[in-house]
Amino acid sequence: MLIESQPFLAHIPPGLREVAKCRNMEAGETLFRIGAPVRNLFCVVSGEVQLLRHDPRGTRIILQRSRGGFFAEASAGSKAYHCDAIVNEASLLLCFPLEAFRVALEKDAPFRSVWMELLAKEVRKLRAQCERLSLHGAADRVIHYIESEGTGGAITLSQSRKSWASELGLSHEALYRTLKQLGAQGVLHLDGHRIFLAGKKRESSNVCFTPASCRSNSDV
Amino acid sequence: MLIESQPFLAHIPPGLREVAKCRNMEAGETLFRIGAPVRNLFCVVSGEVQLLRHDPRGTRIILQRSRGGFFAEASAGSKAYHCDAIVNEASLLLCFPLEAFRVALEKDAPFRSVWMELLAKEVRKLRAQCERLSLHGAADRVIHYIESEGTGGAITLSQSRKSWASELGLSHEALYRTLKQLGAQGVLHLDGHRIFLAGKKRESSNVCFTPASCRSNSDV
DNA sequence: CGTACTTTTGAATCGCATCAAATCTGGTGG
DNA sequence: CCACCAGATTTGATGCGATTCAAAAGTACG
Repeated sequence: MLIESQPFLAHIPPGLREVAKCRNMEAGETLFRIGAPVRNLFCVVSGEVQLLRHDPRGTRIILQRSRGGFFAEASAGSKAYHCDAIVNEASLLLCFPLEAFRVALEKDAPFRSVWMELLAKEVRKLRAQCERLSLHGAADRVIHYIESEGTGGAITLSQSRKSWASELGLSHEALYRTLKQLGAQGVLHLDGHRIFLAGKKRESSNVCFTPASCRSNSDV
Repeated sequence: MLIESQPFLAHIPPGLREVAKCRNMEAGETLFRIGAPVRNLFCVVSGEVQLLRHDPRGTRIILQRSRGGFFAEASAGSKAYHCDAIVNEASLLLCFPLEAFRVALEKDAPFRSVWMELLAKEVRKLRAQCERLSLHGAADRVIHYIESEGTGGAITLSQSRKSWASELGLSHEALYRTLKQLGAQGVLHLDGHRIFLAGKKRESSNVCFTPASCRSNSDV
């Protein structure tokens, strides 16, 4: 069950799995605080954890909201945490002792390569999300999302539209209106949780359309 | 000179360094196209490279703008590229043969650990940037930036304000006005490229202020 | 000295957030 | 099975804030 939600967990070697702990936490609980020594790597199985700091006026500066997957991976290299971790809603967490995790990465080459792959994928995904959030139009963000997260111009949403809106950095009202409008314009077709970009059949269809500057550089 | 711009490069083992190639490319040139086999890992030393796809109407979907550092790391795991790479302004690139890079990661433990650290740091940074871009107010983004990228509520900008604005997902006019306003309100102090958040002296000053729920969970 | 770029300020416009409220949905318990 | 509730979905009206267009002043560099 855990493994379904996080395919990566299937690759965790037995030695590490044995020392991993499961923790149920309630909303509002603190996982760690700034300055605390780093002794574990955490993975959110369900629920939400927030990494945050506080600005001078007490406002929360959210560094990361994690709803599934590892968080604060970068802390693995530091002695102490540079932010607080607060459980935002009742959550199930996996805790891996840092040293055991390090050893597993060191000794177990396949595990290591899966981990590096995971990090690299995460980087790719986050970069695309940053570019998307830099777009000012709601429609632009929706189309960007389908193009970058979907396949061949289509996507199946695995979440409610409301939380999709939040991921897009939009109010849910704005998203509903934008989808309706794009549907009416024929730019995209809505079919429940499945969304198609109109006029897009195959991923590679317009590779050849691209402008000039297509010298013999395509492969280096 | 290269190493100054990318401290990571200092850790590249000799064997890999020898097979790395340097490439100067002009604006508009194509580095690779969708579907091309992945044979190199690239690092931008100067200039800008964009990873992009095209939506049905020919609009560019920018997946990543890279101005320094590695890009398309995630492609290292795939056979073929899933996007185009276009040089957006005259750039200097480093090209590492993929196989040699893999071997270096496999054989050279210190190099490997530096590389994983680099990926993890990148993830942290990108997650913070996503949270920042999700904020709707210009002032919120500025403060978030100083809190997350700076140290103890202060930061020294290493770029023009105009490009900072772009990183914040704002028009430069909006940034100028916001800075002026925050300065007038006394929220922050401007001193050339150095910016201070008012009333913030030490990083850890308000760790103890935080609410309840601070049970003995701080360390797990 | 001139050119290119950044910085700065102004004015007008537009899109999205926000507030409000109605409908629809799935799930719970009587 | 139905009443009921929490949450998601949908539509409307309003206001604010950021974008945009425009233009001037400052700055770095050859």
